[in-house]
Amino acid sequence: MQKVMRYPAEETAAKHDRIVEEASRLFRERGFEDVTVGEIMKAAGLTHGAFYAHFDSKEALQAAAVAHGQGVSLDRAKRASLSKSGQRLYLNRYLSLDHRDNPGNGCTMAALAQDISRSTPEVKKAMGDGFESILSAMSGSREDAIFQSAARVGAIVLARAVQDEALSDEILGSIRKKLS
Amino acid sequence: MQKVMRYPAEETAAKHDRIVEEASRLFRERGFEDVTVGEIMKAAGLTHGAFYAHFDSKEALQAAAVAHGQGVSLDRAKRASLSKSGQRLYLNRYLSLDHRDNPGNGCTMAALAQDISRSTPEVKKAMGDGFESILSAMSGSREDAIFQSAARVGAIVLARAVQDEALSDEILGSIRKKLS
DNA sequence: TGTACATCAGTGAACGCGCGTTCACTGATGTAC
DNA sequence: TGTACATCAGTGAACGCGCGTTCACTGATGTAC
Repeated sequence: MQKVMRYPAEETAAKHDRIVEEASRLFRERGFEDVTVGEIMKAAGLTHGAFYAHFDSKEALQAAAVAHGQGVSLDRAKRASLSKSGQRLYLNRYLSLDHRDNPGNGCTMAALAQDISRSTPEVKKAMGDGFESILSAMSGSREDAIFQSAARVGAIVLARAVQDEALSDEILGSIRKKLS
Repeated sequence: MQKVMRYPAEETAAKHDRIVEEASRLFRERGFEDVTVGEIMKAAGLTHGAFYAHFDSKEALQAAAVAHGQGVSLDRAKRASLSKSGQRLYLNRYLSLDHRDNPGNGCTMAALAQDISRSTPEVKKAMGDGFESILSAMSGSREDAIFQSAARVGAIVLARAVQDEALSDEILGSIRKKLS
């Protein structure tokens, strides 16, 4: 049942990737529900009708977008784990105002964990598998890695949810100090 | 401009409270977007049309629901802070499977922080004000209280978002151990 | 090599549905005199 | 005290809109022979 590619296979694959990348970014910025299929396709340079040539449903795209986002995070975690200074830099970036204010380019777990927990088993699996890989890439004991992750994610999640900017900054600063 | 209450004031206030309580519970269970105004009113024993005699909009209810949820959390935090054993019990309850599996009766921040961060300034203010009160009620330094909060919230958020139950349990166990 | 046909990503109009919100109406209660 | 009127929480039908998804069609490409 080899699928015949009338359009060049590499271009189709590139479009597929672009859809996933744009979806991943937009979902992280505004959540699964506030981003429409049409908006994602437009960002990928296509019309909304073509979406279903690439994915079965919006939920299937959520799973692919989460897997992609976790892959990006894994790459960053791997690079960070190479040296002590890398770890320090990674932590400071994670807990930075820039990360807080730009979820579209940031950690998928910190941006979408609650959306994911209300989504399909497939989406939660993509999240969990990604988290497992990230834990493996982190230095120190597994328990330490889990604790570090929870504290970091919690910090960004809380810092983004409060209205008062001074409090938001204080949250990030406190966790930075405690985890350093 | 005294508002004349044709219906007994206490009953109207009681209905208002019931709407807020049901909204708070349903929102925590399934998020702001997946819960409808009609569903909330039905849970409160009314029809959906009457909603606008109580609130200007669904967003206004979100703010009231978050404020209510944070109030409940504050009461719990206050009671917990009275003794060392109270603190231990509170922490174990917070990081329990029961809390993970029943967000409707649990921490508003752990259930809705990401929804809140995408909502109106009023909703984020209700969240931030509640968090400030909770921090004041917690024992130890403010920095410690913030760190504890972030680690706890992050733990529940991650534990709810992964598909694998063993991993989910492990997350809760690790944070419990580290924070004890 | 040339020609008829098959395939399928992509287009854009349309469908169906559910939601937040509005609105005409009801009926219980309070006010005016 | 009695009666006409005003108020407003509540009801349930309806509105308007946006969304995910479907579908007939297009046109570029590959296949058969």
